[in-house]
Amino acid sequence: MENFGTINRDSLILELTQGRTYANQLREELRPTLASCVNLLERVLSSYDNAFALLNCMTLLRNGDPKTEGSEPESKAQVPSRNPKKRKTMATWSQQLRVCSETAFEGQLDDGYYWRKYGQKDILGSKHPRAYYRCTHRGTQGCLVTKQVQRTDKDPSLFEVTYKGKHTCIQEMRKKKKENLDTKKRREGEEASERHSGQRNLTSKPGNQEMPIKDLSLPTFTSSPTQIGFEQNVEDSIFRSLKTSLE
DNA sequence: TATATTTGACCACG
DNA sequence: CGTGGTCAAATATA
Repeated sequence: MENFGTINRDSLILELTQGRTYANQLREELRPTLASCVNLLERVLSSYDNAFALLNCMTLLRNGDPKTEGSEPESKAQVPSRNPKKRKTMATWSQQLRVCSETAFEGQLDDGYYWRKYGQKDILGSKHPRAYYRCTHRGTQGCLVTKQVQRTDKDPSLFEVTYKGKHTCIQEMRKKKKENLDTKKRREGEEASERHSGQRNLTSKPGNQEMPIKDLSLPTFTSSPTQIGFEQNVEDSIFRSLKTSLE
């Protein structure tokens, strides 16, 4: 946390806010004429959104404040009857991450940690399923963090990410896999008809094709190649300093 | 072979 | 009893 103590958070927010505002204005200017620029701007705006989300996350982590908007505080000290490892009083908080609709590469949802998906549920009243992830190092290091990811109803490019607990593990540095655009593009092209674009590892089981579009399944976050370098680097660096400063 | 995801079953809680 | 969260076998991927 000392790392960030040297940074004036308010100034950072101010700069980010300004940048985002300008980008918004520019987008509206360009929208009628230059679609490609708008697309690029969408990415820029995503970066701002994510930066704010990360900042938020950082603050919560530093303060150890499990404040959540909307969801209930986990203060009901209930004793787990079956599994002592869950339902502990764990800090939970959520953040929203925007992913550009057309370029919804999973890299943009990557938060720098290794996650393992262990479930997915359709949620009553929600159009999109909720995906459940736990830290990859649960078994080896006993790291109990989990997170849930769900696509927002109104804005399909917006994901709600809810974290439970804090990482107690040591995560090795992410290595940027160099999955080239061509591979990805090609795969998207092949699967574009049935499945949405931008997902890795959409396994096409033989008996799985039946459902045309139940929903876009959620991204897998586990080792995510970085598609958009300049954006991801920001997130990564923030999270790295986050990690080093918190642990 | 090892590791990750998918998916229906299972279970606790309200 | 319905719903959300987790488990675990089957399956996919590297």
